[in-house]
Amino acid sequence: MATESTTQKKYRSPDGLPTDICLFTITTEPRRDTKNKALPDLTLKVLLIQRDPKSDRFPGYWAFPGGFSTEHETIDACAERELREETHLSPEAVHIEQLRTYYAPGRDPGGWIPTVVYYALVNESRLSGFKADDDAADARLFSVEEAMGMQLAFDHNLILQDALQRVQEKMLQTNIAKEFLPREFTLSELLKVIETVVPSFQADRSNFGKKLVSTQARKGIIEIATDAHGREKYSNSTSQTKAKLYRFTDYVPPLTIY
Amino acid sequence: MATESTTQKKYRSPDGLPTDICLFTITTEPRRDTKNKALPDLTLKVLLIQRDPKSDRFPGYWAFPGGFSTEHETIDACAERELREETHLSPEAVHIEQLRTYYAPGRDPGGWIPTVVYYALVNESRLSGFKADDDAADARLFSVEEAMGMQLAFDHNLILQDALQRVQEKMLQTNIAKEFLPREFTLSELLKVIETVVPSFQADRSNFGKKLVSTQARKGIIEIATDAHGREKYSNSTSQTKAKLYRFTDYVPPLTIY
DNA sequence: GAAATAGTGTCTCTCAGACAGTATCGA
DNA sequence: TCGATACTGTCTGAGAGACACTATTTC
Repeated sequence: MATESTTQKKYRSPDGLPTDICLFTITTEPRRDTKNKALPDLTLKVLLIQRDPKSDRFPGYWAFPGGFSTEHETIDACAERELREETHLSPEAVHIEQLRTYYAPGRDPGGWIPTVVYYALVNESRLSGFKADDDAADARLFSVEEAMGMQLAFDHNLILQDALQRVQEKMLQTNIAKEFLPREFTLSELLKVIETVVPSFQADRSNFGKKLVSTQARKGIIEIATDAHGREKYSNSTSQTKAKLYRFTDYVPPLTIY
Repeated sequence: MATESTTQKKYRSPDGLPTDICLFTITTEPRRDTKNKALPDLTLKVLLIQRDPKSDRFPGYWAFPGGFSTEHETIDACAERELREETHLSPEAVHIEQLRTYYAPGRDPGGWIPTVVYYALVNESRLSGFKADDDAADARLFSVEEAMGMQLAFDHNLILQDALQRVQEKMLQTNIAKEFLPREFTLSELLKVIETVVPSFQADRSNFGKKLVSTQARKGIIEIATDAHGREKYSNSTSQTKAKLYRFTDYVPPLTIY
């Protein structure tokens, strides 16, 4: 590239460089199999937008939100801008990270259009405004399971797979679970979130608590929530029994196979 | 994007979409502090190319190899092609993965030119041909330490930092150490490679062996190398004592903080 | 014999995972 | 009282990390 790039004009250029955003959230639904106070059912969902039925490319198909980047913004800023435009969410409320860039001949019949894909995680509660606004519109949350069974526009099925896999990895290896939880949460809520994103993750609830709170290697990932007077805080909103509240710290332990 | 992309023509397009490749290798040098047979000194190196002194952008600066992608290849294929062109390495001999895409206004004075960056890992022995070819040319291996102290072209200092961090993560969490080792290696060699890439990783050699070979969670990452008759293989090329040879399997244990 | 590495053995403290059992509170 | 969750306790086998020790080969 060192030399070629000075003579760039002889190269054709892409017809645009959009960002697409794979936004995940977890929705809660009261359990239907019991009338007692109980942990709600959680579902991992992904935001899709229905394309214009009059479009010449994938009309009426569902696709990730996104849009073209410009010369005057960083590629990250473009993704944040698109996210804001589609969901009215401020970037501080959302965890957004670049996944990777996709291009293969023919991925977009409209021409040479790669896409820089981001994944975003957001708490259901922050989406409430958006949902009210656009309830009848062309934007909807689908369960990931359902979305994977649909035929999405472009190569978005492949992208969804990759994004899900990345989120599952990150869920187990970092503290991004906090993006799906209130600032203070119970251990059962945390465990439910993890299991919702990574169904294969199974843990004994009582050992889970001990491990996370008192184990040498993990100590400090979460801490007990306290009020202004230093007293421990409790919640009984998701169970009949009051449960200790915890919050995440910034500490993430190093992981190694060696 | 769903609707906008049908009207793409009103958007300006990037002036090109190159890939850049951050290629790492580990070079070995016999130790100078001893005359006995001993483990060689290892250094993590990165391949840089000196830009044309007559270029109008960063003339004479050192930069990652790379080049413009075309409409008719996947973005991964472009990276592999560039790697091959610059190093005469076949893609099978190299581990190459996409890092991420960079763009910020002004990153390339030549216009709106984002870059899709890949990192690559290759065994020193595979590079020997390349080194003979281009010894006096504008391509050189620099120690990562040295490269980080240089002023590189474009935003390549930032990219190098990100790439190094990614490689360090992957070194500890996956079996990419195998890219820097012969197919069969001793435990001391493996440990040396890990320490070279991640200097903060320190392990007791004798516990390291036990852990990796016999521990439940790690069993199966490496296996004892055997010859055609099923006999264990030994090497004494890096020490006076003969040492058991091992090889990596495809197994990588799952990692989680929970 | 000294240097350099390979590999074994041992000891202690910690931990993972299984499971039993008690507590709390609402319907 | 039953249902659902919270939390504590106990037990066992496995593991991590420190360190001493022996073996092997070359200079």
